[in-house]
Amino acid sequence: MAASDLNLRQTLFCGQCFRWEENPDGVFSGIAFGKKCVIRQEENKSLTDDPIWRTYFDLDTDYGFLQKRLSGISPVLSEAVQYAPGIRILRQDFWEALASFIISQNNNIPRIRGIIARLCENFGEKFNDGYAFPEPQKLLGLLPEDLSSLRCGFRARYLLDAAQKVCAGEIDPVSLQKMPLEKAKTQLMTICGVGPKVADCVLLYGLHRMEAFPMDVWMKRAMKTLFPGMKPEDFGQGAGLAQQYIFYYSRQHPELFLEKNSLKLSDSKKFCSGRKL
DNA sequence: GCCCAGGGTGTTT
DNA sequence: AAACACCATGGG
Repeated sequence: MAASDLNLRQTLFCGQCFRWEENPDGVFSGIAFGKKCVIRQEENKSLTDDPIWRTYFDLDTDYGFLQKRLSGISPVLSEAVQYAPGIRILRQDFWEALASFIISQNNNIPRIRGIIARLCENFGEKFNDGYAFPEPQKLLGLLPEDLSSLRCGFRARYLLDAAQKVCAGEIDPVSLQKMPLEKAKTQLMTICGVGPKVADCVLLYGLHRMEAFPMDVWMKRAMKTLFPGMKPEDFGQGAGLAQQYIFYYSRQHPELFLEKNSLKLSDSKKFCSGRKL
């Protein structure tokens, strides 16, 4: 029962992770916690048998209950839930989530995937036909130019600062897990290159803090158009999950925002310099 | 608070 | 061909 509602495509391509692939024959493959997974949607029930994947796909959480509660908040949210009921918030490795979302800033998904792939190929352990995500220790003592092969630009020094703080224990997932959300967020933001948005992503995807609500450009647009006047807190405990349904729904329905996009070119120009929407 | 740069890629005009 | 947009942030 637990795994039957897991949809691999919705879960693995809703923007929360960057290392999974779907082959044309419907086979999903990915690596997490140094282990490779190759699986088809029809076989997803077998994931409950392996503790690693049972945890990774959050199969012990009752999403039906959460969905029901969220759906009661607003008809639009109910529709977003119905659109992708098979989404689950993955329990990813903390460091992988931290590094990945530092890389993700002001960036597009194809390029994020490329940078992370090169990070693993260059610094991760090879096994079978893939590479593990490199431990932060692998980046210790390096200079930004040592990461030039990643072509991650200005994000290189951010990655190095994150690795240094994690290795030094200044950033510790175990203690972050116990802290109140805002305190953990403040703590994460002491890393150079981690602002409010990246911190919320790390809290949600790397520490499974379901209250965290990452606000990226798409979410700002979606909130304005679909939930005028509503704030993240209005979604309650499962705000992060609500965010994921809304994010996925919005990305799959860009036409909902076309009017806004073409409204003012001068406005979208301003986006890259910081403020918009 | 305001404004700009930083890097590269996919997408739109 | 050129401009735009991108799962933001740091620094002046």
